[in-house]
Amino acid sequence: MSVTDHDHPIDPERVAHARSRLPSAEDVVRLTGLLSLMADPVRLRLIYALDVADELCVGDLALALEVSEDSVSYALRLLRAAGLLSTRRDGRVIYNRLAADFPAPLRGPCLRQLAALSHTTG
Amino acid sequence: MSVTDHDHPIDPERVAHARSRLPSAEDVVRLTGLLSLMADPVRLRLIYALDVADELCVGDLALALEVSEDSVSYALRLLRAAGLLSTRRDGRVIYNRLAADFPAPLRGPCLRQLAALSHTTG
DNA sequence: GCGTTATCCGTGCACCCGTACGGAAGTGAG
DNA sequence: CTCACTTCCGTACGGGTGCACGGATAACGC
Repeated sequence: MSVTDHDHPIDPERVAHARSRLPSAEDVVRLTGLLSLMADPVRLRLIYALDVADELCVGDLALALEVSEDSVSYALRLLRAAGLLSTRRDGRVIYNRLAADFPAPLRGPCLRQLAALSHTTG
Repeated sequence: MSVTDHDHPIDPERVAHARSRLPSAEDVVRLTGLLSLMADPVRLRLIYALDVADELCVGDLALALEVSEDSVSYALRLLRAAGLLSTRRDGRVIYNRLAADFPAPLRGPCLRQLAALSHTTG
């Protein structure tokens, strides 16, 4: 191996404790998936916008976020695939809004609080 | 242009409202940075482990997470660069723990709650 | 001082992801 | 029925990111 193998743990007790309380692989996949979805400027601001405006179509979203419609369309595609959005069709316009079961800790206000934390305490 | 330019907004009022309540570019950068950091299996589980065990060294962390030491070292490097960790040296062993100002909404328990939400309500 | 252990850092490679482009489907108006 | 409009989808390209490898640093014991 390239790196020393560290055969004997330094704190076996803590290692075992930490390992036993680690989340399941399934939860990790779910969480990283969700966080990856939020860790993008377009998608993050899109969530904010929908949280404020209830529902918006692709074109108006592009105007509000000041990005291309393609970018918004792609963002909506991913969020929809994750089941985070619900769509309503009115004629040729498709309105998007946050799904009813959208995780509350990921809604705009909570994230705003997080943003405040990261430059108030840090 | 390749895509219709959508010159006239369909809901100008909502667009303006959403745009005015959008977070600043600065906050978006900060938030996406933080979320990107969390959106990785190794780093996410590393946060969990440190939240549970208070402090651990690289080798023990690798044992607990069942990944290579290089992977842990790289994860620690990024988290440390973001100011999310504090280190304590005891002889040749360097113990890592979550920084005192580590954002509470990103600590283990809150994330666990988030994981629960995403398959309880969803 | 010397060897071993634990860890860090710089580099190169492969993979994933976001973006832009072109075409196509569905809807409403005349 | 034809045209204009809104939106979606498939594809190709560029950039960023995680990971593996090697060397280097610092500390303990003899």
